[in-house]
Amino acid sequence: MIIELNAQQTDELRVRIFKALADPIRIQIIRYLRRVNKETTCGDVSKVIKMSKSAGSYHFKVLREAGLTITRKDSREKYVSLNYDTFEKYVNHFLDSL
Amino acid sequence: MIIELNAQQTDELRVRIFKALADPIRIQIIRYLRRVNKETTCGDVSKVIKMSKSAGSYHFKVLREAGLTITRKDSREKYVSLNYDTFEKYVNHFLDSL
DNA sequence: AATATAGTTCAAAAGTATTTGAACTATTAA
DNA sequence: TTAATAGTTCAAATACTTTTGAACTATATT
Repeated sequence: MIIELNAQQTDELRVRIFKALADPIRIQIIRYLRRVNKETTCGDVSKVIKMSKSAGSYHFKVLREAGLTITRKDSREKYVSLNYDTFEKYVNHFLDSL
Repeated sequence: MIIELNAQQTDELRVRIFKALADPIRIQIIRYLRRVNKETTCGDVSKVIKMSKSAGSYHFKVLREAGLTITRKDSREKYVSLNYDTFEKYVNHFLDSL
C-alpha cells in the first residue's frame, strides 16, 4: 500500500531526510553502507565508525525514520542497507521535484 | 581561483549544505527562487514567505554560506538567485560523489 | 538636511539535536 | 541455567539552531 503525501507532508519528509543527512557521523555510515553494498549489521558499522552503542542506535534510528535505510531483524542482529529509492526520489531529484 | 577541498572539508561542506536544506522556510525560499527563475530581492521573497526581517536575513545567510545561493548587491537591495552548480554537484550527485 | 527603505547584527530566549551511561529486552552459546 | 552478545530506551547533560526586537549601516527620496 502506497501512501500519497500531500504538499506539506512532502516538505516535512524533505526536512526529515535533509536533517538525517546533515551530520558527519551519518554521512560516514551512509558512505560505509554504500561501499560494502550489502546488508550490514549495526555492530559491524560501529566497529568501523567509532561511536557508543546508544549513539549508534540513535543514528540508525534517524536514518531509518527518514526512509534512507531499510532494516531487517534476524535473531539478535539487525541488518541495515541503503534505501536507494529515497535517495533517488528526494535527494537526486530534489530541485526538480520542488 | 578554485579551492580544492580535502575529504574532511568536503564532508563539512556536505553537512553545511544539508543543514541549510533541512528547514521548511528555506525549502520555501528555494522553491520560490526556482519558480521565478531570476534574481529576486530578499524583500520580494519576504513578501511571499512570511517572516521577520531579521529571520529572513538569517535564512538567506545560511543558504549563501552553504553555497546554495548567489547574492549580488545593487545599491540598497540584495539580489538572490540559486547556485545550480552546488545543487548539481552536492545534492543531485550526493551518493555518487561519496 | 530629514525621512524612508533595504538589509545586517546583536544578545537573549526558546526550541531541537546529540551524547552519555546505566538499566533494559531478546536471543544465543557454554 | 548462567554468561555473553546485539541492540534499545531513558533521563540528564551538553551543544546547536532559530526567532525576536531593538539598534545599527548604507543608500535613496523629499
